[in-house]
Amino acid sequence: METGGQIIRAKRESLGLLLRQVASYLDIDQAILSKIERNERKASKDVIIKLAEILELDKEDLLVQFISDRIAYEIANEECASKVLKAAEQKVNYLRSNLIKS
Amino acid sequence: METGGQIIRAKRESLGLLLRQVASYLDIDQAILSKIERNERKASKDVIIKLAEILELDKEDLLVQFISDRIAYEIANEECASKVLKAAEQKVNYLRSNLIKS
DNA sequence: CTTACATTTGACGGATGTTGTCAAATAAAA
DNA sequence: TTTTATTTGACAACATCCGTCAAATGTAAG
Repeated sequence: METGGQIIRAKRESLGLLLRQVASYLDIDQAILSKIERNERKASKDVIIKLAEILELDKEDLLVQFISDRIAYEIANEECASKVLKAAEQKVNYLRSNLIKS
Repeated sequence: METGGQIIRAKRESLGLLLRQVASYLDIDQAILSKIERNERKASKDVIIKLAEILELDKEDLLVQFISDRIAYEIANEECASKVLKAAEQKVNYLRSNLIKS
């Protein structure tokens, strides 16, 4: 089970890119990228998209990785985490069916 | 599809309790409770537990309602919301299986 | 052992968000 | 109208997040 950070670090190293190079492309400080790779900082949506571009990864897959990391971390300590996710899915479907109407 | 706020408002009114009375029991300002009921403010875990007590609701169910509200709202605008929740469930299971070891 | 380079760490100030408190405004009921 | 319940918005205190930077650490080559 890999985190978004682990995925981009592995891919960056396999491409032989330095933190400095990728951070420059993303227009962020290399310290921030270092922390994103080690899950110490959150990556913005823009940064995730650009990361997918430069690292030749699927954008949606990478977004799913980072967002699910965040959610899993938020509720991991809840006894009822599984129930929460099931309820959240129903609510998302409900919200989305209403968005279509508006 | 009801939100946590809608649930507690309906139950409070069916019990004939005033915002002032419930807020006093919760030891919070009635303005805050008013906003919690209309989903304008987040309820802390402590407040949710006490709400379940005074309103005679199941604590875990109410927690699930409020937490899933928050998560659904967070990702409702994401195209990949459903994928995110599935990935999050796998990660939660993984995290919890590791918590047992430690 | 140095030197050079890559990464990590921690501190800092600024922006942003959350919190509780309060009083005025509004709604609702008597 | 008068009273009571609820809602709203402003406010400061407080925490949290962000990017920047320099120093510290790790690492690999000479």
